[in-house]
Amino acid sequence: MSSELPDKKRISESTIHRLSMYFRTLSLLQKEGYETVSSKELAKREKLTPAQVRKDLSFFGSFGTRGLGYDVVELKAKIGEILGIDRHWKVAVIGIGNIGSALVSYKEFSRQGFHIEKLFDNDQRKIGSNHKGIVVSDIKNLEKEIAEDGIEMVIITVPATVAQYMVDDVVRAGVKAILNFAPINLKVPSHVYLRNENMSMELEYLSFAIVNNHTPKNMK
Amino acid sequence: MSSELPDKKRISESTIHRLSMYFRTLSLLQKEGYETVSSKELAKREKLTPAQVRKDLSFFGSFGTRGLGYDVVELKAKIGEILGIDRHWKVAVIGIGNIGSALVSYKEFSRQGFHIEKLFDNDQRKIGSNHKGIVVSDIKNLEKEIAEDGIEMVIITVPATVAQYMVDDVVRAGVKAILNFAPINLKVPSHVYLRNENMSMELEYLSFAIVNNHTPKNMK
DNA sequence: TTATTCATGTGAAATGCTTCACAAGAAATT
DNA sequence: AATTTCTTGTGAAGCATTTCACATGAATAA
Ligand SMILES: NC(=O)c1ccc[n+]([C@@H]2O[C@H](COP(=O)([O-])OP(=O)(O)OC[C@H]3O[C@@H](n4cnc5c(N)ncnc54)[C@H](O)[C@@H]3O)[C@@H](O)[C@H]2O)c1
Ligand SMILES: NC(=O)c1ccc[n+]([C@@H]2O[C@H](COP(=O)([O-])OP(=O)(O)OC[C@H]3O[C@@H](n4cnc5c(N)ncnc54)[C@H](O)[C@@H]3O)[C@@H](O)[C@H]2O)c1
Repeated sequence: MSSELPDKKRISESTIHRLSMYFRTLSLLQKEGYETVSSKELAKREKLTPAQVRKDLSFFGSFGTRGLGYDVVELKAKIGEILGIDRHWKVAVIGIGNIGSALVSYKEFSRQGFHIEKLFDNDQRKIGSNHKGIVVSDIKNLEKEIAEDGIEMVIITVPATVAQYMVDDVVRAGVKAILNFAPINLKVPSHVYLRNENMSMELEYLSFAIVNNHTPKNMK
Repeated sequence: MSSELPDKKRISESTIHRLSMYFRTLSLLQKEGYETVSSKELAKREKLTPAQVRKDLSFFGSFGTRGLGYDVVELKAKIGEILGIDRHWKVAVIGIGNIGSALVSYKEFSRQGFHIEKLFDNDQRKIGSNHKGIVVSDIKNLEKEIAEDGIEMVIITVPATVAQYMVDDVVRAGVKAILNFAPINLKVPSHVYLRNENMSMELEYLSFAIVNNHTPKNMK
């Protein structure tokens, strides 16, 4: 809050992903009883260079102590703040099928601040049913309920053929970010953030690697 | 096969991911009745520059016709060959819980050459049960059955606490690639390829973007 | 107190990736 | 047949990211 991020618009996607990795590893270090950790140790666990770790952090401030390293609890809190996971995010899942219901039952999300509070489907057998304490709403009320509840993030797990309609609806309802599992290129206005989760792509990467004996520098 | 890839070890991860995207879009173009496509049109659909599309393809050969573009069917076949999805991959899923069973019921994978042929779990209620025509095997037989069946890829959907044991087993059994859903840094020998699917990371990216008003060049 | 050790934070260099710009070649047009 | 139009394929330039290398400063030990 107090100290503004320097040039925060230019932070790379890779840096943000690495911050997520540091956060998870810091949680682990905390459990293991470490009080401090060096960029060297953190780098070793992530298979990165110590310079990379320090550079990533340096975009956001100076969090370490020379000669000692970083305070585990403090750095974890700081990264949580940077990532915005020190707050309560209201999330809805649209399409309570195979993947959708798997996500709903995943407890780890709420521990990271992502609280699934609304579920939607168009299947009469699913509407009204209870998943982990949440009753599935009729998709007809999508826009209205999302807006009323102040949902900020939406996870799309409907068939690709209807995904764009869902997006158009939730965008109108004021949603700020969408995580999409349908294998299709969705259109969103520039003020809405969109990420795609594509499992086929990862399998294809592995296939390519095997067939071509691929040995890249960073096999993330 | 005949024409060897030029310096194929140095192809970037991004290029390979984009090849997957081109492949999917070419399938769509084919359905829409297009016979040819230009780098300009392909780029527009992926929100890339035409130069990027041409450069990506140029690493693997010359597939286009000047003044005309690329033959949709031909280019799709060529990319399929490059990615290694023009063949039959034997895949096993380890851990038939929420995510694992969602993956098993996903038909799209087999259309891309990834055939899930073995399922494993340690839960007596699940062992012997039938998922989409496949009977769940006892995890005790993991190494033996993977080796016997010649499974080359494995998807890990067990709790993080036991994921490394599964990896060690399947590595011994000769598996070449692993797609891991457990939120943990797994160790594999250098001849085995590993990719991690991490949904929390994507939600965290969205959280960061909202909180910081992030506007990167490439929001993939 | 002073010396030594350790590890950060950061400009600068090195490396990697994307875009530019244009020659070359194929198709369509006159 | 010649000309125009179109789009590829690719060195080179431009930009972005990673790594190097070291001055700086804190902690620890003597
Ligand atoms: N299952 C997987 O492992 C997997 C993997 C990768 C991608 N995906 C993608 O995720 C999406 C969901 O996959 P799935 O396997 O869970 O499918 P699914 O058919 O099990 O689930 C889809 C759900 O969406 C609901 N739905 C359909 N039309 C709707 C509409 N108009 N409004 C509201 N709800 C509607 C259905 O009732 C169903 O509950 C698909 O786009 C799929 O391609 C799935
Ligand atoms: N469900 C999600 O949406 C989600 C999202 C992201 C990541 N993940 C990760 O995916 C993994 C699976 O998640 P899930 O929600 O499907 O959990 P789950 O508990 O539903 O499934 C885990 C399965 O693994 C089996 N298992 C446990 N120990 C085993 C062993 N030693 N050998 C063989 N099988 C064993 C269990 O019997 C169960 O069927 C976890 O690591 C989780 O963190 C899940």
